[in-house]
Amino acid sequence: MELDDRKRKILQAIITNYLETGEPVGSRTISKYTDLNLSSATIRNEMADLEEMGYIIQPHTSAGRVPTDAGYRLYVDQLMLEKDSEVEEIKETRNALIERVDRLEEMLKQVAKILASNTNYATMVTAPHYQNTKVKFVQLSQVSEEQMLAVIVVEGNVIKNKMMRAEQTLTNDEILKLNILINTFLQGASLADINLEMMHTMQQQAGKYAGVLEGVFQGVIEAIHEAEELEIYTSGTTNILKYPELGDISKTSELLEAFEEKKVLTELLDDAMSKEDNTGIQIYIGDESPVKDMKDLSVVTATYQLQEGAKGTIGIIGPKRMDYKKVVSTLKNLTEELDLIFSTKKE
Amino acid sequence: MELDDRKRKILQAIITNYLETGEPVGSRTISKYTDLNLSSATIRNEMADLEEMGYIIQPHTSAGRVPTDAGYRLYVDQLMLEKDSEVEEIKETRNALIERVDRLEEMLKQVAKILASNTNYATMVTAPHYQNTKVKFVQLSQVSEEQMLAVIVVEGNVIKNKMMRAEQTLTNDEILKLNILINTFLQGASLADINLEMMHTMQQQAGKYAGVLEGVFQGVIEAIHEAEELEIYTSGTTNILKYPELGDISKTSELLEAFEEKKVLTELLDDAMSKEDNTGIQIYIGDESPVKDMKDLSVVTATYQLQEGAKGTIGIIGPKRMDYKKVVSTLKNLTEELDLIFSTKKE
DNA sequence: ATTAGCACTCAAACAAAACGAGTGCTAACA
DNA sequence: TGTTAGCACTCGTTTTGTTTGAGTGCTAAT
Repeated sequence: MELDDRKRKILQAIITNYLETGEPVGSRTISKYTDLNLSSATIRNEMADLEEMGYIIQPHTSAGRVPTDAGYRLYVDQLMLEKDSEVEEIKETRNALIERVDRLEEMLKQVAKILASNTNYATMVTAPHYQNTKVKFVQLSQVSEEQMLAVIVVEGNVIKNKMMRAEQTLTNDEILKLNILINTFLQGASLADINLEMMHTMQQQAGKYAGVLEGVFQGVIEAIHEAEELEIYTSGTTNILKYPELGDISKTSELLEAFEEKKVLTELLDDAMSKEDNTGIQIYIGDESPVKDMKDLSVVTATYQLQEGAKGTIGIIGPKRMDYKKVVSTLKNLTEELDLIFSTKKE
Repeated sequence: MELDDRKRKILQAIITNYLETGEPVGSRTISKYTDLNLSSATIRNEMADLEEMGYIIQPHTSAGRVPTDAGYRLYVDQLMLEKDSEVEEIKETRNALIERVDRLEEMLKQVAKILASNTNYATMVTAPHYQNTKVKFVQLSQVSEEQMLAVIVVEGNVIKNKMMRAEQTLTNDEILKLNILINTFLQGASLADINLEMMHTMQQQAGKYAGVLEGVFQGVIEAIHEAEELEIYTSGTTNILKYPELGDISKTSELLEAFEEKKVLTELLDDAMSKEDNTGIQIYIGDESPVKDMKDLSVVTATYQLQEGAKGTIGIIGPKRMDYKKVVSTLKNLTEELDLIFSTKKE
């Protein structure tokens, strides 16, 4: 059976209406709602076809129709046309953002929060993360008689502080020498470079201060891991409770726990990053999501760029019946803003 | 009317039973449950008295009795005797903890999480925070040609990294001198000490490198603020959903939002810190809590000590019908453990 | 002072009935 | 041949009524 233009229009009308009301939509509604001027009976025939084709379904015999996952998919792929309004709202967002940018972390938390309160969905944002991170700089210093501090800076300006118990007090001169030694070897090194051999060589050259290096190595490795780790900030998670179509609370609360845990989100975002297409927008409808707990939800993700090629992701999680148009355009605008902020604000 | 011994016993029986079952408890149950050997009729009379005194209440005419806030209060103050069992469980916790201690922050998150999964209530933990924090150590260094890094360590080993754009490249010697200057002035300084005068004096002495100091000052102030800020970690917040007695979801979800926001929690914990008694345990039942959204919940908080006199708080939030005995003893044990860990592990 | 007994209350559980939105199908129509 | 009016039918939802039973307060007997 062919999906002709009329069927398309009807399907679109059904989905649009359902997105608004959340109620199954009947033939009579469509008959009046659209400008097709068709009677409800005709619509009914078409609806029967659409159901056969798998785009809509009846929750029970005498109810209206509701879109299936396939229906939503067709909608977001073909039927939904972009909505470029509401740019003002985003402008505001931008200002709110720029004001508070002091640390990347704080800023991303803000992004998640603002987005959540704007859309009324749950949101998540990841910090941009790198691969094969290299050490930029290491600084060892004596804080007090018993304490030494190693500061490690890696690509992406992730900074790791490693506080160590000092076994002996070093003179400034000795520290200087150690610092030179450390930086000679470690600058530009990635995790793969820091092997046992390198460590041995360095410890030999350090002589009686070899002990201090232990802590440094440990710190460097931790720093790299931290930089490569996918840190996720969430907000508005409780918005999920607002969609009663998700049925029983127990499932929803499981989902909330998953959010708190954040591990499953990593999975989802990794997937999104890998599948990324030209627009940077990814939509998961129901079962399409790699996270099985989300089979009754939809997820929309967008990728933003940090200057050095590092990428981060923003995601919105809501009911399948979400305002895809708005969400997509909001995300597009937001990622553009972020790209802009990051490219100008080279720190 | 007097609260004689028999009434006490009956009240205790009612509350104990209610804590277990969550159902209103009737006279017949008590008649069999206790070893008082009284008929249900007698119990009924006593219950009528207890109701008049305000310790219990009937949800509706033909139902059993349920404790009021006053009833719970009497229970936790007088009727409940400590339960010193289940120490093994906590021992485990301690081991799990010690293994993972690498950063204070991580550790406290762990504490919150473990506590939540042990008790099935929502938990919160604050990092110990200081007042009048002093600068311990500042280290300025050149990361690359365009970037300088100021590392600021303040009391409590809170470390702040301030990355700055470098306007000119400095020699090692110049940096050394600047570091000496900075530390001469700033070491041991608290927020109050760092005034315009001090800043001017320092900038004069720094000569053409005065610009660099701007960033340092800023970093120092941020570091102190960060150290004094009350950071709160929560876990198991979704456990709140498991207690249907809280009635409608809308209220519960408001509460969850409050948790996400964390501001209200600050209020609560501040209150707990100020009211603290000799045991360090505080119990808020329903309306006693300063947070109005929590009127259907109880909160138990405990204070722990960090070596230098800095204090942090652990809190458990659950339904009024919570296992107070277990919660209190768990918290006591846990704070003792923490005190221990912190006092031995002087870093 | 305690208890047995009894009439009474009321939420909860269950059952039956009424409702109504929406369907599929058929037959008539343009 | 596509469209539409009409109608019988389905089935979830809502309403209304009925039963049940846990629990009470009161009274009178012990």
